[in-house]
Amino acid sequence: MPTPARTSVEEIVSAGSSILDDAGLPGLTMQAVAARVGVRPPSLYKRVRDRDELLRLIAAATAHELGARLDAATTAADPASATPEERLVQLAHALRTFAHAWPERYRLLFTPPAAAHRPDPDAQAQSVRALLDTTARLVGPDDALSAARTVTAWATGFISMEFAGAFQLGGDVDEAFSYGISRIAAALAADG
Amino acid sequence: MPTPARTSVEEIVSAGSSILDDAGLPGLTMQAVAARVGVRPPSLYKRVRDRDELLRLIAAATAHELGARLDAATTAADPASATPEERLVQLAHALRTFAHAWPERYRLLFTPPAAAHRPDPDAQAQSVRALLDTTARLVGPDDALSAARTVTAWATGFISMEFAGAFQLGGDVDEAFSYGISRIAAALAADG
DNA sequence: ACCTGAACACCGTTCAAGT
DNA sequence: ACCTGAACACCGTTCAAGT
Repeated sequence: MPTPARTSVEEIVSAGSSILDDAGLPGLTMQAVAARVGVRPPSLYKRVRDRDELLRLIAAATAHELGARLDAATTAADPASATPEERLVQLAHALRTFAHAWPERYRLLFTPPAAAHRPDPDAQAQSVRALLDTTARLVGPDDALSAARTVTAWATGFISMEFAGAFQLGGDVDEAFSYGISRIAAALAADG
Repeated sequence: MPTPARTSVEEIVSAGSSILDDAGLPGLTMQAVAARVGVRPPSLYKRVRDRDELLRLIAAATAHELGARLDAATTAADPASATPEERLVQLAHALRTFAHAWPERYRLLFTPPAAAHRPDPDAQAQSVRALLDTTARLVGPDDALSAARTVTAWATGFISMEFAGAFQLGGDVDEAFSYGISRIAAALAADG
């Protein structure tokens, strides 16, 4: 006689994401997730293989969510008049805004604690599609990938330095970010 | 009647670094460290407050070691004839070489799992002094800090993308790194 | 003064037993 | 079919007792 399901993978991933936001990675325990969805810890193992898979699912969901926000950032407000260079700047700021709003989810996606926590390539690709579209218009299809990689490397490096507290020597961090992305966008545009 | 000390902070940090290299952060347990130095786990707490402090001490030692290597990279091989721009490229490659040789220690230093694991500013500064010297010659003292931050952001972002397996879409990664640092160095030089 | 066994409060995970 | 209590093998950390 089957007992009815009392939770789902979606609910578990959602609960895990919230706990990650609130308590960080050390606070994201299977027991905390189980308590949140109203079930005993062993029951979670009917839906996810282990904690690592849960982290991967949260990272994939984060990639999906971030992709949607980056899409919105490029299509919002006067899409026709924005140059590819302007869009690139908008994307970088949208990425940083996302990182500041959900730092723990962002870190899980861009600096996963171990290789086992990386989401599958499809989910990863979702989050950079808008960026690739923009760099393709800026430098052409052949250099679009390396241009996107340069921008991503700089932006994620900058944000991880922020999170690591590396900017204690002073200076306006917002201004430094705007300065940096403008320089890089201009350098890429000059080449395209 | 005092019993003789059977270990030291230095030995504990050294053992912890080796274990980190071999087994990663999850393998760096107080029990593993205790076994390595030939003592029972509770004895470690006479030398370090807790595991977080041990991580901080390992990060500080890593910063010191990296600083020495970056110094060596700039002073080696024809120091008189190297331009600041060339030195900047050498520094970036030396950083990446270090990261590839000791990925776990590098990650602990540049993408610490939590704020509590960040070493003190003095240790941090040690690792970027050679870079600041070089950017000061390249763009002048006023812009040296923001130039150094731009380079560090790009380089650490690039390397963390490597470690996260973000370069699966193909292309020569070594070439991409060389291309990127050359472009950035040239862009900074054009401004100085 | 340092070291240790024992203990405590946690973890992730498995599994037989319930419904 | 799903859920659960009990259990196991780990953790970090504390502390009283030894020398």
